[in-house]
Formats: sequence, C-alpha cells, structure tokens
Amino acid sequence: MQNSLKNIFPNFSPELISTIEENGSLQDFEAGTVLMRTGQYIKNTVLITKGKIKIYREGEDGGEFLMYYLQPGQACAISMICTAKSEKSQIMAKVVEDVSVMMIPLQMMDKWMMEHRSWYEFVIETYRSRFEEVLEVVDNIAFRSMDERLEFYLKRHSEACGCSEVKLSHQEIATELNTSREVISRLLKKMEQRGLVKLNRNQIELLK
Amino acid sequence: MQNSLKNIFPNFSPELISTIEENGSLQDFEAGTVLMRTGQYIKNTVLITKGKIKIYREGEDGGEFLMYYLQPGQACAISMICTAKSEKSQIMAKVVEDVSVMMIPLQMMDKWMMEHRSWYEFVIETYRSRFEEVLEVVDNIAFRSMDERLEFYLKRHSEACGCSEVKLSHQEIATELNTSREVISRLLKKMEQRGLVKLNRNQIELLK
DNA sequence: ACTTTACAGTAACATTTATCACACAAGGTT
DNA sequence: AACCTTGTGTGATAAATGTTACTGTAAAGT
Repeated sequence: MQNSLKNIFPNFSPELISTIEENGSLQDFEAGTVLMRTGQYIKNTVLITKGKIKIYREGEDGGEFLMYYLQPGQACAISMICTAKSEKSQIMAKVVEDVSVMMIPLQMMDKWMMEHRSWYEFVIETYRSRFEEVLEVVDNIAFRSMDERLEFYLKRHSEACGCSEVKLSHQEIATELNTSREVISRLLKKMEQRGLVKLNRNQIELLK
Repeated sequence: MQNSLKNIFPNFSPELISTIEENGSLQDFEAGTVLMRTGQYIKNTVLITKGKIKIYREGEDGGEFLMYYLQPGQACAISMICTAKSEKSQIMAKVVEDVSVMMIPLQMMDKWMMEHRSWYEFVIETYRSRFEEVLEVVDNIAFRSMDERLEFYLKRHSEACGCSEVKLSHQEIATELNTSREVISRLLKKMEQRGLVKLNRNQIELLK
C-alpha cells in the first residue's frame, strides 16, 4: 500500500519517494470540487495519484474551456510554474472523478530540483508535455472548425478514459468547447449519419 | 561591449555571464530568416540579445498564427523545454527584426540549472511567462470575436515596439490572426469610425 | 513617364456558428 | 399513472466570418 507512489510515478527515485511521503500530504476530493480558481495564489504543487482533474479556462459568461485533463502519475504544471514565485493561478482546476492528490509545499519545489535528479526530470517533462498540449489546443481553435474540434475532443476523451464510450451530455461538451448545445447535437447527428458514432442518452459510442 | 550580456540579462550572476560567453556562440540573422520549424529537432537554447523574433504556429494552409514575440533579454521557452530531451519543436520561429542571438548547446541546460541559481530562476520565469502568454492567446480565440482580438493584437504590438504606430499591412495582420485581409480591412474601418485608430498606408496609428 | 506591384476599400454572396422556439423522449419521483 | 426534470432533435432565423470579384491608389521599378 505504501508503495503506491512508486507504482504511480515509476521514474521517481526511492529517495525522492520517501522524501515526498515525509513532506507531502495526501488529500482526497470529491468530483465537482474546484481545486484552483483563476486569480488564486498557489501554495502547493499537486501530484495526482487517483482520479481525474480538469484544467480549464473560465470565460466571463461561465464557459469552461477545456485545456487538458490530469490523471494519476501527472502533476499540475501551472502549480509548479507559479509555485516558484508564489504567483497567481491563471486557470481553473476542477475534480471530475474523485481524486487523491499529494500536496507538496511550494518550498520543496526548488529544493528538490537541486537534490533529486528524477524530480528535476519529472518537472521538465511536465512543462514540456503540458505546453505541447496547450499548443495543440491553440491549433484546434485557430485552424479547425467545430466539427473537427468535436471529433478531436471525443477522441481525446475516449483515450483518456481508455474506453470507446464517452459519458457526457451534449450540454457538457458544448460548455467545454465554448459553443451551444444545439450545435453539438447537430454535429453529433451528422457524425452518426457518417457512421462515426452511435448516440445514446448521456453516452456517445465511438465506432471508429 | 563585452558587458552587453550583463545589461541585457541583468539578473544573471557574473559567473553565469562568463560561462555563457565561454560556451555560447553569438550569431546574427536577418529579418525573414526562419530559425526553427515545426518538426525540427532542437539543438540549442536561444537567448535574444538584439532584434525581435516571432513565435507562431503554422497552419496547413500557410497561416502563421501568432503566439508571441521574443525580444532582447528573453529566451525561447520551447527551445529550453525541448532541449532537455532533444525533442522536436512544435512551433515556428521567424526573425522579424534583424537579431543577434546567443546559442547555448543543449548539454549546458541541465548543467547550469544545477550550478547557477540565476539561470535556474531565469528558466523557470521563462516557462511561466510564456505559458501565461499562450493561455492568454487561448482566451482570446476561445472567448472573443475578431474585432476584440484585433484590438488586443494592435495593443500588444504597440506595447512591444513602444510606439503608437503599428507598421503592418492588413494582409500581415490577417495572416497572424488566421483570417482574411478583407475582414481586417472592414474591422479597421469600423475602428477608425469609432475613433480608435487612424489608418494610413502600411501603418495604423492607435489613438486611445 | 510608364508599367508593375503591393496595398486598401467595398459590395455581394456563401458558409459557419449562435440564438430562439418548440416538440418530444427517457428516467426518476410522488 | 401523472408529473417533473433533464437530455435530445430540429426548424427558422440572425449574426459573424469567409470568399469572390472588382476598383482605385500609392509606391517602386524601368
């Protein structure tokens, strides 16, 4: 049981693992909890050990524009970046599936960067992969139309959960893509006609 | 003359400055040069000492969607991130005003992170500010319409050059916002009618 | 002075996306 | 069963943006 961190973060050195266990505090949050808001100061770096967190940008009108998901074995890049200078968050983080997270006090960040090679590499890789993901998001909204973005969104979702059924209402999808439910309904219908998906209530099955 | 690095990067320690001068190579590039392409492997971290570089995302149709500009005292975050693992670039970098850049071989990155506190802080701050900038870009395209984005674009430009005249053709603006020249012309005309700008050939003067 | 090129303005039209209005269906509750 | 809530389907219409086509005009080259 105590070795779970080791399994979830296989690249961490044994020493780092025990340092984390000594200094971090494991906390649970229920789905729906908002872990971080725009403008809030960040006090901890967050490692996810269970569940799923959604990182999004909030629009004035209540839009929840999806940036990416965080899953076990990952960390919040924003919290790492801001941590260094205790800066404000520019994003929102909401629990979408009950999570367990390891909270690391911000003072540890700098210290471990110097002392633990595996921590350093993890941080750099986290920056890299999240930056890349955000760039892909930019690509999508800058160059693609809604139908392509919807397909991409569904694909990413099914990859994230590892199954071909996406259990979301049209309204939820619309919110995350910052459009309206009607548009999503219509586009999904077209996709069904093209044989790409099968539609059910609160569930979309990807066929291809 | 030799102290110019010190002036441009005031937070670097004297030891770091001399290390950079020993290991880096100063190179000049003319406006128009493409320094980095999507898919290319990155071999150097780039510090800008003079001029201006545009970082953008390339669309299939030749769009050059602007992410941000790099100016003296700044560094390419992408090159730092990718350097660590010698990853591929996901962006394009083009010189817009003749530049001098200091090229740092990728092996130095990790080494200096451990040895030079001021390098470490510079790198973290570079990550943070660029991430923030990209998030702002996402905000704009996700939540704002073209007229607002255009205003934001012009404002950012005049801030970057420190003057109220933006010397760009409508076509160039359109390319960077991934829209068409006609749209930009229309919107600029409306802005002129609202008294926000004054239009001249190849130059837009911001009035407010 | 003449030609060529790049830049800018604008109308007409097409397409995409947003909004409004409403019907209906599935599940849960009383 | 009757009711309510939530989710879905669809037409009509509006607004924003993209496209085509054409005009004029300033600058640059010859």
